[in-house]
Amino acid sequence: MVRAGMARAKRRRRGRPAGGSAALIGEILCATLDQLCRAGYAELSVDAVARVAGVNKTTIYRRWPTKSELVIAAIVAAKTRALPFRPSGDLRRDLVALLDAKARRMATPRQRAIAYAINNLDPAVSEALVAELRRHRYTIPRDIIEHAIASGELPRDVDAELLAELLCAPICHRALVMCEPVPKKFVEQTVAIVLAGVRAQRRTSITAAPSKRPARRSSSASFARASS
Amino acid sequence: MVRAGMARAKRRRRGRPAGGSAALIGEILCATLDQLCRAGYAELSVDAVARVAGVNKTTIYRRWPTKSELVIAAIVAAKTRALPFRPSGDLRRDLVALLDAKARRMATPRQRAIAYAINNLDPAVSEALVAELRRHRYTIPRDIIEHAIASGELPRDVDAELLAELLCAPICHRALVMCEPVPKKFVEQTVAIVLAGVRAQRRTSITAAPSKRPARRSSSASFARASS
DNA sequence: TTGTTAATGCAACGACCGTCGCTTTTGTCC
DNA sequence: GGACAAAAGCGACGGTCGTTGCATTAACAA
Repeated sequence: MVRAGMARAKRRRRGRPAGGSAALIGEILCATLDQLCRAGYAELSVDAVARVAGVNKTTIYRRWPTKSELVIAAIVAAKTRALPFRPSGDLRRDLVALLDAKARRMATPRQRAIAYAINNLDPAVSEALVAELRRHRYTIPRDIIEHAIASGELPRDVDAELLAELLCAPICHRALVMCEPVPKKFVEQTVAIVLAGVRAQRRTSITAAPSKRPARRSSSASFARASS
Repeated sequence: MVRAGMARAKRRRRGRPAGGSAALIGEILCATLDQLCRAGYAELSVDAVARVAGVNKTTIYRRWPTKSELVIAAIVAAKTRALPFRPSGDLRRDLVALLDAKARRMATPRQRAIAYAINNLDPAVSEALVAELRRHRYTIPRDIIEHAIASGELPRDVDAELLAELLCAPICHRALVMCEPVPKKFVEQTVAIVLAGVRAQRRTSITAAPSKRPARRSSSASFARASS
């Protein structure tokens, strides 16, 4: 394997480190993410992480007993700080902007490596973390949607969680599962179709799937339209 | 690690196998898929595959030089035979049935292991294969959609590829990325909203994103509806 | 039948991985 | 300042991985 001079090999002095271990931990976790991007989870070796971080591998193994836990710690440390997003109030424009930003971030090698690695972690160890990471995925679009519902731009009986999922799924799917680029036009089309669908769907849902909710007729579109 | 008596250890005679190598190859690839389901790609060991298949590991390494190639061969061998699906002609019912079948198959440990493993294969080796596997994902729903377009049930200017992706993505996303169950109700809601959206979208798209296509007005819905 | 080739099993080897005992250095409490 | 604990580096050991040379058996061709 070609090691392109990435072994910084800044030898550290032996013994307890001056000034605490915080900086050292940071370098280890950073090196872990680096290696994750380069090699993927399967090929990631703790030895290589130690070399890059300029640390003895024993130090790593003492703190994180398994590769899985090390990677989890690195992911948590780099935990996807929320996108700095200020909604403008225009539903469609906000959704497009947010999803486009998500798509561009998901194309980052680091984010992609994180997403792939999650699938390979030891499930028993990572289950809670992974569930939490995933749960936070919909919070921002759901907020936008709920705001639109409150302001009357969307009907009252819209399922915000479902709508957020239908909006995010195509972007995540294209970027993570298909590993293909996500052009802005695709984001715009997705938002357009799904929004149009959720606005029109109540008019047709009566004939399709009997909803558990008492199909409450709201003001804006109370006429029925039988399709097909 | 607990090896629950899965080492069949049916010792094979040394030397060239009687009756050709086909059966032997089949057992190796089958054992590879088994191990992939049990341990995942990262933890899969060729030694274990050899043990389960009752074969010396040298035999495996000679035929597939790397773990990545072995797993690729196993995936290709088990290549997702197409779902036995007979369209009834009813667009919504066909889409729900097809996507529900896909969802149920994706929940299979074997299919899930395959999907996860694909993300970890050596990209240089697997790129072509993966692209091909992915490309076939949309063929069936696209056929259904194009049939509906031809029969007039969907407007002429619907983008079948995009629609197929918007339909499949939420199901794949829920099953593969979120690792959560895909109830039939979710499939029904997805189909209902996306279909309603693609039917209504032309009426709103004029005000939203200037399409490159010369927004051809078809017969069924030529009225415009401005939405906020 | 006999020699050649193909395909396997077997055993051993080097390299790497994760662990452990030990040493060395730093921080802290008295 | 000195004793003690904390935290790191160092080296060695057993286990696994991928590779290689050799023995063994089956298929095939003359």
